Amino acid sequence: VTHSALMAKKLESIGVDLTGDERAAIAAIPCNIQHLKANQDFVREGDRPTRTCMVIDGLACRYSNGEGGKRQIMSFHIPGDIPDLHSLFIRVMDHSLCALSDTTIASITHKVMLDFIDRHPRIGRAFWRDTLIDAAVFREWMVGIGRRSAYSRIAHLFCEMLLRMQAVELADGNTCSFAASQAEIADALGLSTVHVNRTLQELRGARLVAFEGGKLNVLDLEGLKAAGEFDPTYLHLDGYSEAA
Amino acid sequence: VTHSALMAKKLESIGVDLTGDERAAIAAIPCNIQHLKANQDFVREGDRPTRTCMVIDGLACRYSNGEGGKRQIMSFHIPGDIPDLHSLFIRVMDHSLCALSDTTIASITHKVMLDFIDRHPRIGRAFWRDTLIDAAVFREWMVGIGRRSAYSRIAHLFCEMLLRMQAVELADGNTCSFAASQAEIADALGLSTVHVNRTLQELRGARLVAFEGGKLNVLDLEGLKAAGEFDPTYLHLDGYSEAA
DNA sequence: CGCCTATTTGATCTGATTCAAACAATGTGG
DNA sequence: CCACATTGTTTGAATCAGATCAAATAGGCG
Repeated sequence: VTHSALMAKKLESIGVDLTGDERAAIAAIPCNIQHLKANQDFVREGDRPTRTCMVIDGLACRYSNGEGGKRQIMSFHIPGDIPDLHSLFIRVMDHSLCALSDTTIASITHKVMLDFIDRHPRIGRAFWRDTLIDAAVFREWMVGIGRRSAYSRIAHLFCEMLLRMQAVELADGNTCSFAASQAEIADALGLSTVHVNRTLQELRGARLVAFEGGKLNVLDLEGLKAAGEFDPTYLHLDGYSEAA
Repeated sequence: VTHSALMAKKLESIGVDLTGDERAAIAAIPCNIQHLKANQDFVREGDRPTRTCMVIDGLACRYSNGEGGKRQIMSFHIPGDIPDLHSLFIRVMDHSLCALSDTTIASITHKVMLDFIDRHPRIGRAFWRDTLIDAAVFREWMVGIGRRSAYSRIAHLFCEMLLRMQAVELADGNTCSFAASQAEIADALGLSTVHVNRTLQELRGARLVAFEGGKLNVLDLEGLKAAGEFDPTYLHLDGYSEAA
């Protein structure tokens, strides 16, 4: 998959359909490809990026370091995601971005992006929509961390990752790649590694998921959704037509 | 304060400076004023709003109801905030908005907003920036709920509310209105009412804040910031100039 | 006054953390 | 091809921050 086909697929996955012209315009965006090793930061808290990145392959995360060595992962990013799109209008990064496995990213200069948005306002709005969906995901994670049990939180995360991977056609049925370690899941859900481990065993015991070797295999999606109180509305994967 | 002056002030508070023309254009936006009683929802989960609202006076919040009667408040909204700006591009609300005290809001139709954004792309970008800052606040709350102690979380929230109120010139020194009950603070921070009450007593005991009768009075801002591990960067209140 | 809502206190319980150590898997250099 | 370092997973035991349950107190207001 080329980076432009991926971007088109991503935009379609959030309900934007593109004209042939728009597709061609996306294909013409100049970008740099970069290969990252696992655990490599590609944007750091405090940076003032001049480029914006799309994940092409692999898995990335957004995190911030609280005092006392406590890391909070705020989102996972799969191919098609543009995790620092916001840097177009928020100059200073208030968090870092890191590759969790070996990952490929494509970066586009802000100047190119801003020009592109000016010339293609419909796609500009789609990008805006994309950042708004990111925000919806943050809110959902807040609810999870604030109000759900560990069991529920992990189930919810697995549902989210599977659905997002399916939306960009990177899942194979109910199986998809999810190369996060238990420690990383713990950092994402506000739990300790030990507790994630034990809770994962419960989920396995309940025959809801298999999660091993960076592969997520959802054995019982309905059961997992129920366990995670998962309602996919917040992902806003369905189409939208602009208000008249 | 008129609604248009408030919107201008809000945009300036996030580092956008407006030309006279832009100011006039804002003043010409037609809107409806609505008075809400305490505890009145003005947008509900599942709605597909055709208008977007700005808080003029009072205090509102964004919340969602988890299973088992657990409410999670995801943000508080003070005058100048436009809590459902995202509904322009995300049709279905995945949460509700509610007035916490008697509150006045101004609403603008989506059509008017979209036309306005088309005609004033610079302000359109400022609105985009505003939604991005909201997202930054969600992320910060995630860190708080996931990784900080109750003591820290409450201190952090108080710092945030004071700084935001100061930014729109609604604070009187280190004192401002914050008409949330202890139960509402609990719902916002993922704590129980009982624990918020006890922790509040600790903060009082440490002579950091007085919080009573809907008034927040920060006695020792530096101490409170330290207690809350508060770094205001995420509010992005400083100016930004567009990338070249 | 009597009603309703918010705050406060006390006592008990528990989900999750922490500390510590074993175990498994993978990779690296000699 | 093995010794060993490294990173991730698993188990056990002790502890704690914060939840829960229950009830008292304090305001505000029609």
